[in-house]
Amino acid sequence: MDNKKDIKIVGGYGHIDEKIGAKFLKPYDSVATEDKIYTLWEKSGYFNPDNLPERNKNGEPFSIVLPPPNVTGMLHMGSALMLAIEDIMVRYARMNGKNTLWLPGTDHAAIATQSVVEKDIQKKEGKSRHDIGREELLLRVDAYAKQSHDTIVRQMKKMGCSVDWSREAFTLDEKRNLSVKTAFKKMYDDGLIYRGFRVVNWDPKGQTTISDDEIEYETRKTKLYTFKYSKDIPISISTTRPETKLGDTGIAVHPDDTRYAQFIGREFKTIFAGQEISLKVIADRSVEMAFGTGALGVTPAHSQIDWEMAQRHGLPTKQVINEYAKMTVGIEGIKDKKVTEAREAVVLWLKENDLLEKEEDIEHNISLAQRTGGVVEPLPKLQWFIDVNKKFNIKDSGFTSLNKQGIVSEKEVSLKELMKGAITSGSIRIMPDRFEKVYFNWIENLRDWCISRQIWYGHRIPVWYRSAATATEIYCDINPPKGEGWKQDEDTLDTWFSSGLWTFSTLGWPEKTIDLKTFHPTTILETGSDILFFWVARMILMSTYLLNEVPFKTVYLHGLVRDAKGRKISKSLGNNVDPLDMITKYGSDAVRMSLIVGVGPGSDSKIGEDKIKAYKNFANKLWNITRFVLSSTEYTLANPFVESGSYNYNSNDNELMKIQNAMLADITVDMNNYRYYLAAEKLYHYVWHEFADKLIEDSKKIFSSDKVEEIASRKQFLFVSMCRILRALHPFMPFLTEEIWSEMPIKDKSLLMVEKWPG
RNA sequence: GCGCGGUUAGCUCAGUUGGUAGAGCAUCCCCUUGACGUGGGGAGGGUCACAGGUUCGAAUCCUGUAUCGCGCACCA
Repeated sequence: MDNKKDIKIVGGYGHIDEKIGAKFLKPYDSVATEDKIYTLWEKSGYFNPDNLPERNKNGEPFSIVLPPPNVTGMLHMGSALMLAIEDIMVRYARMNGKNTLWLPGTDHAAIATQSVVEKDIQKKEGKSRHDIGREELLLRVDAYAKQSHDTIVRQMKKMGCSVDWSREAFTLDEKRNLSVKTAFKKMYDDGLIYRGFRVVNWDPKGQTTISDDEIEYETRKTKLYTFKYSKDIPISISTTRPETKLGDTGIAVHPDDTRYAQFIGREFKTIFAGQEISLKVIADRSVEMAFGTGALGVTPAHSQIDWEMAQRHGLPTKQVINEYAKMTVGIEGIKDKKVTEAREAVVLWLKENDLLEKEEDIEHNISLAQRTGGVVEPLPKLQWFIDVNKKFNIKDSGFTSLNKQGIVSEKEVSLKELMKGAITSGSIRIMPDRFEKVYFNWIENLRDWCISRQIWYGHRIPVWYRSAATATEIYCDINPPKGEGWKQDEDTLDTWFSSGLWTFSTLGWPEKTIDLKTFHPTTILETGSDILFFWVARMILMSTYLLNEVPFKTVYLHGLVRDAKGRKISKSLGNNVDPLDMITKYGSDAVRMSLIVGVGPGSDSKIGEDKIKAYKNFANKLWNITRFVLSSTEYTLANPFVESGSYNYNSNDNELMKIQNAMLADITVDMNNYRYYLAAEKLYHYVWHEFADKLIEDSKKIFSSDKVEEIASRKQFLFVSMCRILRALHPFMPFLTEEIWSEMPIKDKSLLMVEKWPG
């Protein structure tokens, strides 16, 4: 179809195809190029620091762990952004001669993965997990995880990720299981992990407990009911959940509230909606006098705060709701009904008995389980916790990162203090720094971390029980206890427990490996700002506690990738863009550039096809620039160019080289300060609007003149510039630049990925 | 309630230590130029959310307001 174009070129440059290869006669073909180049990289072995050139091996270590994608499916544009940023960091470090490791892996994502598989089985076979049993379910989940894993790996290769596949890890593989058990045992022995009976967040849909951080809040309109328990009880209370009142064991008022002072200490008995209740009036400072009637019904079994209040005042606990969010007591119409139904039934009962005094509309936050969307039901349960406030002796703390916090050997600290100190001491820098405040705020409000889950997919808790005549024996260790009658805890660990160990479990801990010594603390952690608490904070906790050193020196947080209209990517909106489709259509380099340019750390971004298309055009532009440069200079594969020689530019070209040097110095500063969004934009601008539009256009005039020296100077200039542009663009557009580099007639060149950065 | 962030050209956003406002896309006009029409040249378009203040000078620093978004807490 493009006959005319070909004839024109061949007419003007009969020598072009023999000189620079026929492929430059056609537009850049990303599909034909990218897989070929990735294979070339893999074969080179350079992804693995052990195989890097000497200059790297002797260089300063640079390490990043990949935030392990969940094996629940496939990557989306957000993951693509993460991969693009990290690959830029890693390639830049490698080109700067660092001993560079980017360690990949995947996350078993316990609840998320199991619930996907469970749903599938329910849909296709109509069976629950209990119908098929623990062993069979785990086999099914493993098969699913394996398949997801392969998809993820394929996608990462398409993105051009220069990760060391030989070190790939999985949060649930055998090595990581040993790390998990080792960590658990140490914390158990130090008394930081304990088993406790208390109100926890129960997800009736997922049939498991979840941590405070796994709750999402949704504001909904609801009714606030004000009523009396009975005609004989003189205090009215307000609640949004009348059904829980069947489990009340107290009425709390503020100690300074004169309205109720006379009742403090008294006990009332009545039958409430069929349930006998006994209410002791207590005075507690956590009660707000101004809210409602200033008195509240205390439900120790079904409210976190009430539980704590009950502890303070010795009130008994009475559970009236079960694991399926159904009532276990009450009159007909309440007992065995779901809480929502029971609520209406209780209100009806109140009306019938003329006890309801007021009904008002209020806005109210309801708690939803992040993974399943189930309404969280606080329930009293025996669970495992990590104590974040308990002081313990930190041993063997020879590390400067902890010393800087003023934490030294044999000093008493709590996990909270360790987490806080890692930042306040400057041992870890969070970017953008406004997230430091968010982090501190989270620590301030942090409660003990519930780590046991009633699901099957995950690390089994390394604790065994044996019932003896008088009491139950408990045994915690890496390996099961010897002897008869021991039974392992049925529960598994919160997935974030194993993720928290990621920076060092991947490097071989608890073994003292060379990798661990070389690459830990890791240089930088790059991840989404949405998992600052889940993951970043937990890694800091685990690393400072178990290794006495920070897990990383810098945290770089990226924001959310939204669609072209600025909406969140969600299944229900159907606005998910598959990075693979975009890569097929526009090329991996174009996708990477479009995700990077203009997106600073921590800020959300929008991605639309137009933007990706613009960078596909840029890729093609560079392709054609190459054609012009190669066909206009005399360098050939038979007569290669020595890039590093010194040249005699004329004064004009010398001036241009100075401008180029300034540009490169400028973006080098940007790169060193993680301003990839600026560096990429500046390079784009220089290549297109300076190098192509001005310098190449200008060259045409020079080449058609008879000024021999000027022509020679400009040819050198163009060629040297071309090489430097490829080097500088490589971290951003690795496939295209590597492909062009392979055609450059340069003496003694390596793969571009291990060439020097031009700054 | 506490805290954080955004508000700059029609759209998406830059603007790193305060010095007469920038880019890409879109719009309009011109151009078959020795690589590229996935191209080239040019033009229009902004009282930098608003109100004060500091300063010789503020998009940039300070105070307040509005508005959108986010986090945390409350959630009887």
